[in-house]
Amino acid sequence: MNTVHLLLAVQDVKPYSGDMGISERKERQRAELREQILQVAKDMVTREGFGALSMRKLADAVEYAPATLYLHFENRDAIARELCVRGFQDLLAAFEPAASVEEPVERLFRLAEAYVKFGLEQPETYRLIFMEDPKLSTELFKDAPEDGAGPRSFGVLVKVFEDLKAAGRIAEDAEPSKLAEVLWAGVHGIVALRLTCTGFKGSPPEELARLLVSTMVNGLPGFKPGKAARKTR
Amino acid sequence: MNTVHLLLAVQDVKPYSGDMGISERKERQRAELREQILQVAKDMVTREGFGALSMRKLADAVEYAPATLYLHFENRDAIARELCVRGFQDLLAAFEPAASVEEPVERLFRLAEAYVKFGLEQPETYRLIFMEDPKLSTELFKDAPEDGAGPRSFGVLVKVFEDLKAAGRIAEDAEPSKLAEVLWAGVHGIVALRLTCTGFKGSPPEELARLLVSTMVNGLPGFKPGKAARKTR
DNA sequence: GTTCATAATGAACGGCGTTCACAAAACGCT
DNA sequence: AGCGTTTTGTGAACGCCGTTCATTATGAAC
Repeated sequence: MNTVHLLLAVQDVKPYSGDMGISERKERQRAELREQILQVAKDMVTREGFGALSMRKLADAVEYAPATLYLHFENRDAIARELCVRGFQDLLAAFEPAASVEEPVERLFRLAEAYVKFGLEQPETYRLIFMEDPKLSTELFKDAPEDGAGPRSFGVLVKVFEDLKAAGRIAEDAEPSKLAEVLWAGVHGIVALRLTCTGFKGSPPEELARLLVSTMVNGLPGFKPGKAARKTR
Repeated sequence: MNTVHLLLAVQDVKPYSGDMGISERKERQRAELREQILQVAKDMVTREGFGALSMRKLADAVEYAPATLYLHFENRDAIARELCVRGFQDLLAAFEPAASVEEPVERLFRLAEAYVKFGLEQPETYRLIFMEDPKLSTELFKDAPEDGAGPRSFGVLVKVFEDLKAAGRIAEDAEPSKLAEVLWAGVHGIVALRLTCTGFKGSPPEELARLLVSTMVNGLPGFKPGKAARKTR
């Protein structure tokens, strides 16, 4: 009975053991082509931007007919989504080393610096992830409980403020996740404005990132509240 | 002699005074059509986003042939640029009232609130201005000395910090324009992330805007510098 | 009524994403 | 070795798109 089960199970996949290697090879070749398509696509995006990525040019570059691409991806957006995920992993990779810095405030400076640096060095990748169609980035965050790249990188920021709180260095009622959101918005804004408003000649983004962190941590330099000052939050 | 001058001036435009009204009418009609095109285009962008704005659909909506649009605009980008300028004026209009608030810190809160509110209420307009092709927004800032909508609205932010400085409420060596840049980046980041990363469920943007301003002004709530604290620069 | 500039257009070009019927190749099996 | 089936690949088409240009209508000027 056990053997019968086994036999059936094997037949479900492949009848004879000797043929196992061949289907593995096909699967591997399939994966390799898929990989090649993605790499060429990534190159195109990096070089000319997402808007210049066309299925026809992409097919041409990998030397297949356009229709063949649809055997590996549902449509252009599916390719874009995959590039989005990988781009985000790159960002995370550039970002996370700074997460190991002990001192929380210093860590903040390093994280902000790394983030901005990535955005400026990989502008088209950054645009793809954060400035194109919302549909492309949704799966970075959606329904990903904890292991998704999105929540994970956000968690790095949150942890900074949690550490500060645990060390009793910020108020008990401070909300780490909200502070992290604000910081993220800040660095994103620095990068995004630089990438889009090229006409506006502002200060170097790295400098702005430092100023962002230092003001967020210490407040305006030498600030004295006036008489009619609003409550601090 | 005065009469001769006048006569020549009139001849420069049209030979006889009776014909004056007709060329004026033609010019007016031309301007009206141009205006109609822009308004329909703005509607389309507001409703379906810039990506859904096509010359053919636009021509259809104004009941002209597509080619006719090119008698009034160089190309699609020219229309987009004009919409960009007008969108920015709308932003400025929603933004500037808060500029008249006396107390600088309160003014900051109001400005940030108005900015974020505009971005959320006019998402497609905001995207067009700040999140599409850089080419569309360049002329908002480029070579505009002082009167351009871009520099003017930025100036509103700068003035807040200048006022604080003039009142002796922030350090002498504080740099208003850089602080303004950081604040702008912050509010832009809040709006932009909300518009793009729809998958990420964050806190209400208005709340983030308040938190951004309050941390930038007062620093982290209850912050105590550690032993290895970085210079405040 | 003829002349002439201007306004408007239809048709075309090249490019795009995507689909689908069909061909070619690879493979499983006897 | 050869047959049937499944996988892999493709050419051609559809319906969009922005843009151009030769051609036609319009209507003022004389």
